[in-house]
Amino acid sequence: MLAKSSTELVRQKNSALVLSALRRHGPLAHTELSDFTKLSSATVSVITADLERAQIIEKAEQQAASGRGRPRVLFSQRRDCGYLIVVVISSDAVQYSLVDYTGRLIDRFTEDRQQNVVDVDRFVAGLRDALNRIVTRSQLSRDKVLMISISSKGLVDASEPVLRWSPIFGRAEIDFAAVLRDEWTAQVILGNETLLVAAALGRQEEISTRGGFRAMAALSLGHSIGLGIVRRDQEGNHHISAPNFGHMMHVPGGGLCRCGARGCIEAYAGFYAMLRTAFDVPLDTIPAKFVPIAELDKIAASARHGGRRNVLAFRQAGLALGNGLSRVLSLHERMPIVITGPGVRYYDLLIEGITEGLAESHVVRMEGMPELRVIVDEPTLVFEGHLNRAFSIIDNDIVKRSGSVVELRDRAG
Amino acid sequence: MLAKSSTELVRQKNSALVLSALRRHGPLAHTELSDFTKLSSATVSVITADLERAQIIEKAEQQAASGRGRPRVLFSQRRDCGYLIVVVISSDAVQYSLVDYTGRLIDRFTEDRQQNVVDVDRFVAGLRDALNRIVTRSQLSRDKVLMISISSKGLVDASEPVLRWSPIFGRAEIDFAAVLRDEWTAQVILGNETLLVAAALGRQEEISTRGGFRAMAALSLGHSIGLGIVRRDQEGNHHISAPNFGHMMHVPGGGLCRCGARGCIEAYAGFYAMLRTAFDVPLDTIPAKFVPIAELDKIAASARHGGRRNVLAFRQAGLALGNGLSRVLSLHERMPIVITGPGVRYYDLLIEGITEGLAESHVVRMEGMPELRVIVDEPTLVFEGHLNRAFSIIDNDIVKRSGSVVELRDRAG
DNA sequence: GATTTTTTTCTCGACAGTCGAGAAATTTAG
DNA sequence: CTAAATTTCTCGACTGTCGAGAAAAAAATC
Repeated sequence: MLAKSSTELVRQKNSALVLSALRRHGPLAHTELSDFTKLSSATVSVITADLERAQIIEKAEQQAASGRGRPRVLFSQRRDCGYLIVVVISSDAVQYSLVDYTGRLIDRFTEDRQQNVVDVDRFVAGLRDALNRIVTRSQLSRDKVLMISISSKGLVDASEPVLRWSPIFGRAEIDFAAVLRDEWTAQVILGNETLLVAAALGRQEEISTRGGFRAMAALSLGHSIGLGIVRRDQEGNHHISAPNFGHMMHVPGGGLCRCGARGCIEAYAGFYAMLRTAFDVPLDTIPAKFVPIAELDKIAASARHGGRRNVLAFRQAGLALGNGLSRVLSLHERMPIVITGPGVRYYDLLIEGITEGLAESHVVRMEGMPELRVIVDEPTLVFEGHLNRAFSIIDNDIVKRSGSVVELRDRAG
Repeated sequence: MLAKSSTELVRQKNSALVLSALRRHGPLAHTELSDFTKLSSATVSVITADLERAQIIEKAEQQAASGRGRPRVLFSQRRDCGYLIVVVISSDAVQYSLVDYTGRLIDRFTEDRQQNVVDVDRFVAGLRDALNRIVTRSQLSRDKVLMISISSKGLVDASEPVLRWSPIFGRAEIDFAAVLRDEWTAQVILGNETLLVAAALGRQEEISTRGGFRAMAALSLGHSIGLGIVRRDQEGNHHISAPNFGHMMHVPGGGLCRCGARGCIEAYAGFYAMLRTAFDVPLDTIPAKFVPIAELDKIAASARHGGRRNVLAFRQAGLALGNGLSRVLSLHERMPIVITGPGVRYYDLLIEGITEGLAESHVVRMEGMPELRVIVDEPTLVFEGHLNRAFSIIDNDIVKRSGSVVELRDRAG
């Protein structure tokens, strides 16, 4: 059931509006805030005063007076309002980044992961260690870290920060909240990597089309296959989701997949699967844990010179992706598809199969081919997605708290 | 971007809360309204006074005083506040229902459709005619009809009341808003039939589990195959969608479907498809427009006595459904599936294939079999779904308008 | 250098909304 | 007839937004 509304909620929403304007556009003057948020000048005054008192924003230095009239005073987010740690887990390394409240990168390092180590306990110990390192190195107190945002490939619980299945750890679950609870007060969130790509793309598209988009999919090609979907509702909110696309059934009873099931899309379009097809290994061979990309580059080179078996490997991968995408479009609607990840270097070889796999379906016959775009730089999108998601949660929490803070002050005073 | 919030919006939301409590529970006293909505007694007084002035609710007769103390006075919706016309288009008939603001059925009749007539113009003429008839018969003025809610099988536009593709009219589109604009001021909405089933199930589940459900799917079996999904977000809002499941690709390049594509789920699990398999007709035969259900009953009877070819027909249909459902679950999450529609009479023959088709997939291996339920009475669910959807829109519009009405009154007075 | 113009920020009073507390209304129990 | 119980109504306090205009402060003008 819907919850009741009150004037407090109004204030919360409008405060969030002010914070999001600052996050989007950087330091803004009173007048600009009023313009962007459509709030009256008086309301902006009250809200900014509140946020300033709560040490969330501050008045910036006088900027060089540009025109005549009373010079503007800019409000900006306080860098030290709180910090975010971003943890990107990939198959060969884990990257740790420390970011201040304005989204500026303060510190970053990467730890290599042993390819063969899938020991969860050792991984967790390394994680704890690295998190400790990054705060001490920057001489930050632990409780200044508001959030730890983690991403991995694989299957993530919808509501809790629990990794259910991943290509790295298999079915060994990791509950990051439980693991970090004793050392950290920070909120811990976990997202599928491609979900974050979709989040970043959604924001980019929102800005470039000025709210004129409805939905968008991000397809990440690599050792495993990821899909993220971002949709925009009538009110302009973005809903992101990361379907378990890589392990959606492609062919019933088909090739053996790393996950143990048969016929998954990944078992045709993942790097190991393309290698398997190229070498004509039986489809029920247990797949390699990790495939050096140089191997695939060789196959691609051969395919580009007409090697039939190798052409077939990419074609079959493309077909699996195309068929899968057509099913996604059937279940949602026609939407642009952005293809990214290390696998895009083989886009020229995959595209034929993808197109063919899409073309056969009812949706595409009815509504036409979806727009396909290629974006090479996936890591940047992932990081952007982390910031988008984390700070939108953080800002929302802040406005919820800042109300009660004021209340406490009033009682004290 | 998000819109700003104001005290007016607070009033709107809380008024909607009061209206929805009345719709859900019937006539309620001041105290009960306050309990259900969690609004303070004072606020309930103001809101009910407003709604009463706007002629949307009224104080009911004194009920027989049950306990001691000042007797309760019940508020109830005014029946004559406005009316809804429900139009259910099915393959063999069109049903028209007139419903008052409280959801009570006032008038209903059914017009048979000629199986072979697929002339859109003639259909539209019949629609206009029937709509006129139902209001004149009840001696209502046209502008008292607030909404015309139409449902059909097939593909419906996400934002406008336009039928994009249907098993009846094929690719001949019908824009119901355009067709009815000149004669009716009422808002026109269109929904896929199974979408409405999902809407009804969502509300039922909300009540029975008291908000403890996350998602649910409705699968309708018949001449064509429909799927509706209802999901509940954190705030408790229901999001319903009707994926184009029947025409999702089952087998690339497979059996010819009514839609012209190949390998759709419907081309294996629709009534005509099962008939085709049973009679061992080639899969590229152009499918029959309509299959008498008696024909299928015969096949089912034979299958129940062990007729191999006929058992296969149902098994293949089940497999197509099971595989398709597994893909749906991959793209969303594990959720209970309610099976309904005329095809449930063959559930005993289909279930084996459905189960097998589901079992193979990654999701089901990971999270287990989804719960399957059978509900026989589909038409009732469809009608309930119409009422749910229509009145939730109507109530929301009313609270938006009632604010400005009050304003006008104030200026006049 | 004093005055005017321009632009921005701040402040005040009006108005809308919610809430808690208690008054008023009205029936039953004794 | 009075007291108790129960429900509805009303009042004052509080919070929130808004428009208008005052106050501030720099540039332009005389």
